Amino acid sequence: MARIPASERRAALVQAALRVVSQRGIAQATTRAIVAEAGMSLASFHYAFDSRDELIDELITTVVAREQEAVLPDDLQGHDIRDMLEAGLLRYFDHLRGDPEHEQAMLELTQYALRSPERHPLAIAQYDRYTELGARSLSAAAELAGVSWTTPVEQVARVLIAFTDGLTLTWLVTRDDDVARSVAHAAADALSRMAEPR
Amino acid sequence: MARIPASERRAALVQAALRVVSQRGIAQATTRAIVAEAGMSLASFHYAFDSRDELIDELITTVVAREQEAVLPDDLQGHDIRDMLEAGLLRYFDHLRGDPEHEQAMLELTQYALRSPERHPLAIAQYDRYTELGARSLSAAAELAGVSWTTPVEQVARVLIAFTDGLTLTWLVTRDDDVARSVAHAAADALSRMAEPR
DNA sequence: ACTGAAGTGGGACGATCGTCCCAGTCGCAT
DNA sequence: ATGCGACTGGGACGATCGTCCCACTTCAGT
Repeated sequence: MARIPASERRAALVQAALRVVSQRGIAQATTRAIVAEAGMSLASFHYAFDSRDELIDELITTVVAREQEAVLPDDLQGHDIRDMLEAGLLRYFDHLRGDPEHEQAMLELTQYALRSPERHPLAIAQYDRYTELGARSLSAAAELAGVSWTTPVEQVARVLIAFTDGLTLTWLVTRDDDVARSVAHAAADALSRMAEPR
Repeated sequence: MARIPASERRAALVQAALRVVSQRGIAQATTRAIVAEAGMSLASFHYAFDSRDELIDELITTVVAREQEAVLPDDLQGHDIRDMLEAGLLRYFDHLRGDPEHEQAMLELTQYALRSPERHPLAIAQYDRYTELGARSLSAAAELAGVSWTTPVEQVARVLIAFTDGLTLTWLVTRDDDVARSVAHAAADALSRMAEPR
């Protein structure tokens, strides 16, 4: 094994852990499975991290931080705010269909964090990040459509996140594209009514 | 330990397993934790069940089957279909607030079933059951409000389930009642537009 | 070239997991 | 009452888990 500084090893292990969680679930993301995925030895793991928990914490933190606007539209399209929202939701749905395992992994990490009091803040931060990204998109869309939100945009964003969560969970189980599109349509409908012409 | 026929022991173990999953998560629902919760010995477990997997499968199946209309309104209230839907969603929210661990357990069981191909059908069945219950409520509400669904009621029900899932997940993380109520309001808004006067 | 720190490898530890075995005990049909 | 099948208890099995230890190798600074 080549010699790699511990900092780089940490990043490589986090990436390997994400792949393992995506493919096999967090329950199967053992230290041995992760180092096998990363092509390292067990000792390298505990040289870079004090414990498996420390890696999982970093996994949640960094992966959410890097979630970026990958999910969000860079060019908003549509005639009015409703169309824009639906287009954005459908774009998210395409992202979901393209990499279902990744979103499933995100869901599992959230639930995992929810299970221990000291990790709960990580789940909160995860949702704050989602809300921030959502609010940014909602603001941009309102700007382009010439409307303003009648409810604080953070609140609208939280509703948006709830809708995308529901879409994700339902589709992951049923794999029913038509239902997912109906959800996107209905969600865009509801959200657009939280805005009014400027 | 009193002598109990295996069939009753199965039911008792399933109930104990549900409590353990609710309180500590499915990862902690080991055979030993379950029998401790049930006040039995390990041997009793494997006398009633061939394996832990068999119990988990039965847990998913029976708990979902018994989910009943506990969640759903027995008396629909509201002036129009929109009000009825919002009242129903708020009623579900009350149920969620009253027993968050139960809904969290349901979510975990779904995700657990999603992780192995042979268990995926259980998750599908779980959602079919939800859809059935939702469709029944939606039909009753439409009847009372004198409207009819412009989309097949099963499809509307699937959207409803997605919305409640999103509400559940978001609230479990943030515990923000206001956001949950906003979600209920917006969801009722969107769903009501899938109906038209008769 | 020498040295000390950084990084690596493999084997081992104790804990806990699901499962199994078997001697023992209870209750019911006869 | 007695025999037999249903049920129980406790201890044990091998597998796998997270973590640790220690001898070893490589590299940077001198």
